[in-house]
Amino acid sequence: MVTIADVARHAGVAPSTVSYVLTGKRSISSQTRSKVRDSIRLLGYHPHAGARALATNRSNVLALVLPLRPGVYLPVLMRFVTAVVTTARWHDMDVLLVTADQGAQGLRRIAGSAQVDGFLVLDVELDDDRVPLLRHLTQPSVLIGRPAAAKGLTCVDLDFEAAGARCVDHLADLGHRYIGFLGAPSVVYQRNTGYAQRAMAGFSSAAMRRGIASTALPAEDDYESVLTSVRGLLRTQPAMTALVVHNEAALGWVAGGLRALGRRVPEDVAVVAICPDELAEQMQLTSVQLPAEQLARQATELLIARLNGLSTAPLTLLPPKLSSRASTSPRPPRG
Amino acid sequence: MVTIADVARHAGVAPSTVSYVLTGKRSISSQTRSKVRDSIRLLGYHPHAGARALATNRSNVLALVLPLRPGVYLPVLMRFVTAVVTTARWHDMDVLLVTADQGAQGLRRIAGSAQVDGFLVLDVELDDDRVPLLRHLTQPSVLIGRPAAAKGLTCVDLDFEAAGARCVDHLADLGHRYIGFLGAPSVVYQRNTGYAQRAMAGFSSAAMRRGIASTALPAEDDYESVLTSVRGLLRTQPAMTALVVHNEAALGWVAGGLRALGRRVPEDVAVVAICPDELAEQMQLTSVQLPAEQLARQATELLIARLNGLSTAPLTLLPPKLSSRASTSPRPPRG
DNA sequence: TAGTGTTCTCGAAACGCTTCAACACTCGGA
DNA sequence: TCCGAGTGTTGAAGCGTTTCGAGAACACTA
Repeated sequence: MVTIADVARHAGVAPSTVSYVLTGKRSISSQTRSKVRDSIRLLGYHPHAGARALATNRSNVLALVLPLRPGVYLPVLMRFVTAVVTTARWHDMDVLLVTADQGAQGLRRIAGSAQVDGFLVLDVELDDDRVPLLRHLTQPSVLIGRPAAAKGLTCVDLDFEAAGARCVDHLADLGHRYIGFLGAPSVVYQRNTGYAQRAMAGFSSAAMRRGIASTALPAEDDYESVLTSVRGLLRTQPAMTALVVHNEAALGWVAGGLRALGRRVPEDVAVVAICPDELAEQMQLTSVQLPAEQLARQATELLIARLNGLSTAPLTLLPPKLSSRASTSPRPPRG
Repeated sequence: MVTIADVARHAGVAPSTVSYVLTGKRSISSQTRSKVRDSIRLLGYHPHAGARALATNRSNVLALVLPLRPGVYLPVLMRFVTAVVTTARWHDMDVLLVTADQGAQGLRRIAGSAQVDGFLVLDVELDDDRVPLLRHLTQPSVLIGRPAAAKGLTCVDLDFEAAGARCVDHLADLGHRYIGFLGAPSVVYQRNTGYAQRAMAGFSSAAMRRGIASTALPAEDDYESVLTSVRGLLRTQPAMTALVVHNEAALGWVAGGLRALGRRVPEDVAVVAICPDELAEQMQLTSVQLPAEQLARQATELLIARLNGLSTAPLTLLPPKLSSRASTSPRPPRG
């Protein structure tokens, strides 16, 4: 292995000088600098990461804590991961992959050994047991998602409330006056996540604000259940001309279910989904997307800002972006 | 940060003793050992990764080089990643995520800075520019896939040749005598990969061995092209009663194409695919699967074995496993 | 009793880097 | 002429481990 001493000897300077050339923390004459740079290139020198970490108390590595359990929507996750790595590299950092199944235990180990400078935690649940730990680590962390007790943490998330509202606004602007909401399976509203509640809250209050009649029902992950829920919505509100769907698994059956009940999309019922863009694109649904890249970039930048001693807003909510597609005709089907 | 010196002081021993308790490289009396262990637990001590890396010349981190470009089949990739992390953790190692787009450059940087002990490289192409580099690094590497010049490297792969043969054998055992092969897009055979050629070679020679008439054609990624290829196969070999498909993108159109040509699956034409198990399961196709977990585990174990100074076989080929499903009826449709 | 092992523990020297305090120069003033 | 203020460079200390050589304590054999 070629060390800083080798470079120094080769360039005829002291090791500390080489270090200063590398870090730029002191002014070095341009002659010396280029002499050192030449030697570095010639010898193929790379600073030893461990030694550097030991001396600086910085590893230049971020931990990315990923949920790799079945059920996560992989295309979005992948775009997320790519964006994190890219952003990190942009700041000369690397990414350590931590699977969520290693739990709080794993985070403690990695933090304790100073392997990473900070944590990026995906898919945080409302009462996540990692949250209290993260709050007390020496390393800062940024969460994607919003735990119940977010105090003292930095969180980034899509503004699901605004997303729900955005759907209503879009439909209202098109003239719809009776809108239904097809939500996630009911268990989702009872536990863990929270984004589901927020989207629905946003939906409801926007409907109120716009003076629009709304009904909401959860839907399970199978065709029968989707059909039942849609039928339920129509029974409650026979004049319903639009539907907001916040349930990826149900998406595929919504159009079919509506057709089975004699309604066409978009002629009789317009549909807006809150879902990853790939899915919406594929089914030609107007949708509010999940901005994976943007979330990832934002979160990574925030984490790095905190590493540099800057203080950051405790909560960053990304504004929803709605893409109009074939499932909402430009005009309302009936008055 | 709590250091080994703190632990030593707390336990009333020398730092070196604590180290020996931790690594087990010298015998320590059981009293001292438990005294030290208590102090470690009490103080919440974790060895500083950087310091350890500096002293031992081992980082206990593996680099996992992933292709995160569009086009890779994510479910398989994910299972792969999970298995690598799990296996690595089993050996007390962590995983650094490296994206393939960082290229040879990135590998050199990471290797040079001694950030990792070894490389696990996915999706290696026939004339991959990283291969010559990997061969000369101080750190060992294991490749998933087989480059043209594999000399001096450790590779792990599914035995695609055997996979092709296995498909033939299965169909032959069911009584089929005229079998077609629907391959990847033709460009795939011209460049890069190699697994495509191997699968087809295995198919052809197995057919020869079993005295079976075979025809092969590539297929592009759209319905029209699949239809054309299938029609071509049937024209060449009107008595064809079985089809081996090695083309994930085409899979979805094969049954439809056959039906459009008046053949039902499996009554008129039996179909065997070489593809990820999820896809086969979903479409109820008899298939030879891509054993992601097994490949990952094997590759990781091999890499770790090499880290421990063991020498390993240059090439490990996993035997194909065929799962019988609805697309091959138990008996041949016609003589 | 002296000699020979064992078993356990310790001190000190690495490992390769950063950074602080200090030194040697040069350059303008006074 | 000397002083003070930069500049540019250096030596050495320190970061937290591991590991080597050696010592202490003890038991066993000759």
